[in-house]
Amino acid sequence: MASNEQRTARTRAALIKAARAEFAADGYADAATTAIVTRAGATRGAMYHHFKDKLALFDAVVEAEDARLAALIDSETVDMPDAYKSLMHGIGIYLDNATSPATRRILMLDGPSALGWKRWREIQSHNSLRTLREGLEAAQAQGTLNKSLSVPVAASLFAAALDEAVHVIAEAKNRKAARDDAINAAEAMLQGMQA
Amino acid sequence: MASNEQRTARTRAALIKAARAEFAADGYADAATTAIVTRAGATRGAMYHHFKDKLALFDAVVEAEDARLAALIDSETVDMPDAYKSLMHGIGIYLDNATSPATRRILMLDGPSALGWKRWREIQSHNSLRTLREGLEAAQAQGTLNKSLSVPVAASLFAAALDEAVHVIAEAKNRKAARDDAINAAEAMLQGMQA
DNA sequence: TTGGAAACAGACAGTCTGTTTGTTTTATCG
DNA sequence: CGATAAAACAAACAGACTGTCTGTTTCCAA
Repeated sequence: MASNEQRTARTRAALIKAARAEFAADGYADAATTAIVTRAGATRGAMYHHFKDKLALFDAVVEAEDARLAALIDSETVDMPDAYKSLMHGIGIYLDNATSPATRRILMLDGPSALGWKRWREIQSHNSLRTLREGLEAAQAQGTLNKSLSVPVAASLFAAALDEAVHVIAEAKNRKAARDDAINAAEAMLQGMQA
Repeated sequence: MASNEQRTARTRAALIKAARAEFAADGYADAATTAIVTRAGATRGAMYHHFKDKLALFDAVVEAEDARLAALIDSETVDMPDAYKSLMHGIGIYLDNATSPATRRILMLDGPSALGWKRWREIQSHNSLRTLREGLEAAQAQGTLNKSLSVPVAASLFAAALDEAVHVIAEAKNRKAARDDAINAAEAMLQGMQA
């Protein structure tokens, strides 16, 4: 009926989707593989056939989640010629779309802890962090960023500040006010990095 | 022989010290309570008498670790009248003393994931983050920090950037160069927040 | 000194992960 | 087309770990 390729694609997708929900609800450590496969309509046997272990499944979830954010930012800033404006716009997109409990829990809390900082940064480096790095590179090319700064390092530090902003906003009583405060602080930091 | 108070203090201290070592070596999730109590020369029964569960023990370890860093920063910046210089000095102290594998793993990777961002920030808010917040408040009072910025928010974002800097430095091939890059980026961010 | 509480010790039940063995479905080749 | 191999899936199993529960020892207060 269905080719092996199709079967694999379907099963993997179902597992990743179900895993995302369970990891978001209970956190990586407390999400049981039985709950994941039940939600996916699969079995633990199938899961361990497609993924080396629970961590490999989590890795795939993190990658998908960060790719989603990166694609969103890319699509929203694709035709903005002004690097600085594009950066600030991308930052707003990020803050507004990473604040969901699922994204916070999976990408920012459990990601570094479960995968290790190195692997976690590697994933981001191809996705959401890449968009920021490219933005800073463009700004440097346009002369609106200090040439003596190391862009990879500055991007990493700034990205961490944005992740923190996501937490601050998400936990704030007044989200709008917190968002304004965070944007102000982030923009101040960015201006400090200007030439 | 020993009073209950003394017994409790000794046992708790031994457990926290041993737990720090095991949590640092294997991470929170993979550190077995049996290994912790064995290292501490105690039993699981004693551990569960003094701590509600494994997480409560981890909470105590995180608190002790962050208090250690805060005390160090306080002692090194206590008699510096210039707020800005004091801030930069404190940042250097932090970067040089949080880079150890144990501190990185416990405080920065497993802390937020295991305790939750809220509780984790609460602990830091009384310790290492407090030193930074006080530094920024002093700078604002001396007029070297933009009055329109929310100090708590700015402190949080900047602290996250510093934590990221710790990871970047720790994983870099050339630590000295990475430290310079990080300090440059951090100082640029700080200058952007000046009035 | 004696009853009670705090500190400690060890056994036990329940849960979860990763492996292993077995079955079904798809692919390949004569 | 038929048979054999390989991939996909299923379920049972062993090992490990956490939190609880029961029992024992040490300290404190009356």
